[in-house]
Amino acid sequence: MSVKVRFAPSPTGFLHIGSARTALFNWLFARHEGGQFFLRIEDTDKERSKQEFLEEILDSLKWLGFDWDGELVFQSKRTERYRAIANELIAKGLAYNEGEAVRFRVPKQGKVGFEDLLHGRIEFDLDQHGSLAEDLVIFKSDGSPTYNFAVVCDDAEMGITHVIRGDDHIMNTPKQVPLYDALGYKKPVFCHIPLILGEDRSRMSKRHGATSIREYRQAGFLPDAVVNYLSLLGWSPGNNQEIIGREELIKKFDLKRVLKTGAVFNKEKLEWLNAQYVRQLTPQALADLLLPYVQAAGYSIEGPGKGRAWYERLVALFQERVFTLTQFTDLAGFFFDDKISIPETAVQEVFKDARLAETFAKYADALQGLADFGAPAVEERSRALMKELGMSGKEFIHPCRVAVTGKTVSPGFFETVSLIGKERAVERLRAASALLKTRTPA
RNA sequence: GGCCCCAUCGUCUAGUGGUUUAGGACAUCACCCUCUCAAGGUGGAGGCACGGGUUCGACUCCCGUUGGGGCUACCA
Repeated sequence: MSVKVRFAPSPTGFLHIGSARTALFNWLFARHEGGQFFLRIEDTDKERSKQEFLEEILDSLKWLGFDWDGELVFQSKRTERYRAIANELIAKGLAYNEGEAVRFRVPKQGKVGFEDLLHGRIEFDLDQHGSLAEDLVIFKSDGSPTYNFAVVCDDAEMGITHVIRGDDHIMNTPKQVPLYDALGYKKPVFCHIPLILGEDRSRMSKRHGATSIREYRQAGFLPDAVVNYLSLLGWSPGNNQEIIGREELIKKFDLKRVLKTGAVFNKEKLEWLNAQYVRQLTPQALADLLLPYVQAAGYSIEGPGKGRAWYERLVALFQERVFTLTQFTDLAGFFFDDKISIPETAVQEVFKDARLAETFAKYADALQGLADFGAPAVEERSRALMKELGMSGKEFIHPCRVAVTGKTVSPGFFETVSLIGKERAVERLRAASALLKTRTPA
């Protein structure tokens, strides 16, 4: 029998990082086994369920690349079916009405237990556990089914073979097991996976920072990196491999290797992993991914001395310097700007020598005379000038960098000058020269 | 409170009785490279929660303690 699993989100919020990990393990397991991965929308809570959340969740799942099989199953559309099943139970004397609500008779003593794929046998002593020995409400007075009832009906009727869910559901399972038996359903394999934790080791929530997939998407993370990182939370391939692509993940994923301990979410490692994926991209692909961010920042890749080829060269320069997509415009903004302003602190610290005004002017002239403005030509001419002026690389480059970029840090200086272009580089050098002259009257 | 789950460096993890002076990764520190920042290279510091067993031998098996977490709804 082929494997059938499901991911069952409630459209009451954005896709949580922990839910995404649960979805991932279900998806990886299904794909690894050549089985099916279904999506069921648990929207029985009419008050809290929102269409926008549903769309958001589906969007996030698609972005992560978790393709699902078949049609979406909406619990809100199955009320009649749940009602019919409840009536069967009533007819058999296994459930009864209590006002408008329906309760399912549960054993009041003895033990209820189940086999968990990860934890082994988990058993509950009904004498010791009050809430389990109370007849379970399966229909609420408002006419809607309860969570535990709908879940059992659906999992059974959808033919789910493996219920893979967070271990916060462990206490729900003993409520569901008697239902399977009463309904004559075959029980699925249960597998309760550990939760994703915040720094303080409590379940990851808002107060720990960004918790939704959408936030990580907006923050410039790559879906492959997020998937890779999430897969490493509570699972590992067994060797020391950390960078594992999607296909390889499917190939290597083994539910039985999932750990039982909760894992603390570590954003630094996610960032590192994201950087690895950013570097694997071709400059062209990265340039495409970055374009929306460039535009959002109000920059254009068109204009004098710019264009697509220029833009790709620029992107290549930052490919090893950005962790997330959003960092690009922060770091590379000065390449797009027509005018730059030099921070006072940089002026104070780097423009100490009054002779720099002269240096900038000479450098501007030298660059002005260049026909070829490629990085090698710029470097050759620049080094010639340094020699001429008797300046070392450091003495020359640092001040010039500030003059040309307005920053104390940048990619390699000659590449930077080359990409800023002759016109703007010369202009900025002259401006810096003028600024220095007004600052340091001889 | 009751019930349940869990326990290897700060964090993610490898480790399934001897192959371990416990390996890797992120972070951190130092050094190298170097025009800055990254990247890269080299090296360092850092862990089996504790106590009992079992065994010739325990990080690995059992029990207890401690610690952490989860659940205790006519929410999902």
